Amino acid sequence: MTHPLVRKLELFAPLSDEEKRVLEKAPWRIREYGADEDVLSEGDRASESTLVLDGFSCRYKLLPDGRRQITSFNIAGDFVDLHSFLLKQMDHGVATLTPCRMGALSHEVIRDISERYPRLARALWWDTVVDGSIFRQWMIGIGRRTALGRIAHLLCELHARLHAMGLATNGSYAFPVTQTELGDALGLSTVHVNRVLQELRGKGLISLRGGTLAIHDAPALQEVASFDAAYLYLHGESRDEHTR
Amino acid sequence: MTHPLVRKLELFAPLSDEEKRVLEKAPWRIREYGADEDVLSEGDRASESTLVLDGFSCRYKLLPDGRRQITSFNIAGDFVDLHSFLLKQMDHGVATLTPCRMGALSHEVIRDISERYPRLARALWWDTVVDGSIFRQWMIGIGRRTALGRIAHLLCELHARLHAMGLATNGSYAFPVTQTELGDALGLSTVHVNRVLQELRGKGLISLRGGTLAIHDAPALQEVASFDAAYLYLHGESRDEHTR
DNA sequence: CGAGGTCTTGAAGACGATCAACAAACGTGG
DNA sequence: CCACGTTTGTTGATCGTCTTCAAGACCTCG
Repeated sequence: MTHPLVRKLELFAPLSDEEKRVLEKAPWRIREYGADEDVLSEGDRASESTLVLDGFSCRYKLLPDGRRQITSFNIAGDFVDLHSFLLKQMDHGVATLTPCRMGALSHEVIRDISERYPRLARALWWDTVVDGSIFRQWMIGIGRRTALGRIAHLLCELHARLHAMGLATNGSYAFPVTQTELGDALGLSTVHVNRVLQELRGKGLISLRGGTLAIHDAPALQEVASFDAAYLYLHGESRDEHTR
Repeated sequence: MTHPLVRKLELFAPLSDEEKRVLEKAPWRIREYGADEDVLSEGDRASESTLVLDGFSCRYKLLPDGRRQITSFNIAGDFVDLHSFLLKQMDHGVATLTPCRMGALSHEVIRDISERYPRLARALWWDTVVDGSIFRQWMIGIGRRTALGRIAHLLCELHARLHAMGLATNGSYAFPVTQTELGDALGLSTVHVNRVLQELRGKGLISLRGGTLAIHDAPALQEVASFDAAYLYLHGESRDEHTR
């Protein structure tokens, strides 16, 4: 089975056998976490970057009054803090949503790889800029979209990302996110998330129970979300020859 | 006078004379824009990245119904689309707020520089990840902060960034942003922006007229914003030795 | 089987949106 | 330099989405 990071980075550009080997044979420090554990806290100084191998995790920021904003969900193949390679001090925390297997790679190794393999350096850079694109998309959701559109959009996004990693089948995927967590991600209260989910169910667009989400009417869901996957850069059209 | 990009990147790590020269002598394509002009539109395919040399610009995304979300303000030294080096297709537009002088550098040149000067490659990468950090901070603002805190926070952020580039004196800086634009950046209506600004003025925290913002009580403003500049990575504490 | 977390429902209230109109500022040309 | 038109800022009134508070049902897991 191919390494999640290899699969993820090949969304950007095909890797040579040597480049794949470099990533796979790198000295990953593997660690298992339970559900709802803190992986990294805001203010920590990182000396390695952590990749999700399996499970769901999230980045979050806390307000002084204890309110929380989840800034992203991370799935297999996602680095939770690749930026810590350059920004040592964490500006956000990272927590697991489900039990997770994580792999950590020291910044020394990342630096070494990125100097010896410029294409891998670019692929890693690419990973961080796609992160940024997703942040921009979330901003428009939180800032300008109605609650219904916001939730629908998130469900579309996760489907697209999980599908690209081979983790969704038939418009259905594991979605182990509580309604409170959803609210924290979308800037909504738990109560309101609950009501909007019921609305989506009532319209026959989705069903969600037991941590599994099923999209029943993808076109309609994308319509209420005004979802366009381009910002995820999951496909080759957005690539350029010289980066290969 | 030092090149805005050099000044900006040296916030990350000191550059050698050669590295500075490479940036300064690079084949920038200089172009002047008037106020409220489009620089780049969503969907464009970029073959160069554009840097603000002078003036104010912003990134924005449009919703199908015409509503707009501004995702960042860009000042001298900021690339508006360095990520387009890796993500050819623009996922957002770029527009000027004031007349601007911009410098564009072709992706070929960026690639060449980043392969020949790994430290410059890291500095450019750093620029994009700081971008991401700012996006995360905006998300918590839009998602979880009250309108008052949101506006206050933005004013603090711009002061910190402009100050780092030598563009603020005495807590005062050029702020040529209309209330409509402010609303589009913060996810608020123009009317509400107006009222909150009056509240900030009434409390004696700021004054704003003729496109100039003056912060009268920085500690109090930071208090209502719960502002902590760490996420901007403007100072050396967050650096690591091996990246120098 | 029990306990804690999660989901659901109802009611009341707040923050901010929208609509509408007017005042002030700006800049452009006569 | 003033007149005028357009953009920006200001104010009031009403409305709606979403929040908060509170309580009960459900479910999952030890």
